[in-house]
Amino acid sequence: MTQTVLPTFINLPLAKQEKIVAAALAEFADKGYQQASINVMVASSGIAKGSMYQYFKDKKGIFLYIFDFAISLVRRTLVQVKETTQEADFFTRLEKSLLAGVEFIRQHPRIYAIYLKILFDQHVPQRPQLLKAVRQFAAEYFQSLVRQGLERGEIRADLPGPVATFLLDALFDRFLQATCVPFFDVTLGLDQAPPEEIEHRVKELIDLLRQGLAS
Amino acid sequence: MTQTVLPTFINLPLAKQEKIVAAALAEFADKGYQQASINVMVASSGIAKGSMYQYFKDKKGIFLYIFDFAISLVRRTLVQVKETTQEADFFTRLEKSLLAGVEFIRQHPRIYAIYLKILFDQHVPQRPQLLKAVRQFAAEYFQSLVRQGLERGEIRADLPGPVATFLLDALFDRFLQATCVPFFDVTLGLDQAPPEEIEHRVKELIDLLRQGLAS
DNA sequence: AATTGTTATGACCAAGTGGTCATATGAGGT
DNA sequence: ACCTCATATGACCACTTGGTCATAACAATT
Repeated sequence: MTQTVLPTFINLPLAKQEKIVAAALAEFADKGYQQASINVMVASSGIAKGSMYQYFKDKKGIFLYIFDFAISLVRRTLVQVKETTQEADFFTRLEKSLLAGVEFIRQHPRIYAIYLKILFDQHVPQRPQLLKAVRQFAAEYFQSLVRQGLERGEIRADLPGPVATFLLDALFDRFLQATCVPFFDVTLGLDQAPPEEIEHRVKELIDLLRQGLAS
Repeated sequence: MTQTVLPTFINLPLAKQEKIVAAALAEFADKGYQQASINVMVASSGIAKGSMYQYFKDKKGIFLYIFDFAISLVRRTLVQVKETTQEADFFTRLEKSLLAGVEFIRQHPRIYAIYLKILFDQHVPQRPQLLKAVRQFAAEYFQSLVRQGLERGEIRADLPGPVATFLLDALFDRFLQATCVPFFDVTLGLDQAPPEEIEHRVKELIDLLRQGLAS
């Protein structure tokens, strides 16, 4: 990813860096790229507007830095989940992965909010690359799960791999959206559902995937 | 839905109405609510800015009118699909419904684009109501399909209804997004896929739903 | 032709935008 | 104490925004 942070920012005391990152993250998460206001960012991080432009080349530079920050956090988390569930069977891995996703969003709601804002906004800078980076990462994760599931004979051998990956990706993403976007899910009411209900729904969903719909 | 169209607009010759609606639809679809520019709308529909405010109370009024226009079109289409597939079996109905969705978006891409923009933008006026209107409508559609499938014994009797509905809703919505949002789907490459490939993928997906993943 | 009521118009407004720049501040080295 | 150089600052710029309003154009009725 093209870096547009200036060295001045890197030389800043860490506490100040964090304050600025937090302010920018919150603003982008709330408003999306175009609508996010640099005035708001500088006000809420307590620095002068001019200073912001000593740290970053322009608005795009701030955004890309925040995105890098966010995606590296996602990557680390996902790698960790993958490792700690290595030995479990396919469907247990799915379950644990989904719950880990729910937990990640609970801890970093603004990062997920930024992702959701990028999804359908054509005017985000470098959107194709950013989107591809995220989507590809998720797709590869599911691909590797499916591959292992096939090798171990835990899922049907005649399964069309890409379609299965697509299904998992779709379902997981939607489930996560449902847990954190109000008014989005009218069927299960997952937003504001207590953790034990979410766990129960996860189990039901995975079970449905396992067995299929047919009688 | 609260109407904020002024009578002046209704009295306009139909051709002029359509021109204005088309311009507003295009602008909202491209930019979303906040970022959409009334200046652009009036320029591309060839009327004076002041005139726009003789037709609608304010920006919110324009948007809600466009939304009403859009959702009534969706409703009519969905009702029609439901009726024409009434006699088919559950999985055929799913297949036909999904393909109808793909076709609708092909014919009305801007309407779907507006829906996608509303999804994750907290600052759209009356978002809760608008979102609920759409989501509820979709959920009821799938609920009725599932109910009929159960009655006819085409799907497992022990199926947890809400979860099945959720799964269908998730999968269909994501499939539609994948067909029309570039860079979104890296697994199947559904954007720009020829119709026959899309049909094939639809069949595969429905099959997967039917049989499940387990070996 | 005169009058009345409705519609069309675009210059104008305050507010907010991303971005700039001359100047002020401060720390380190001599 | 003095100089140097990286950093901090906020007034300022051009531009766009949603929205207004006095005026003009027009249509219908008298």
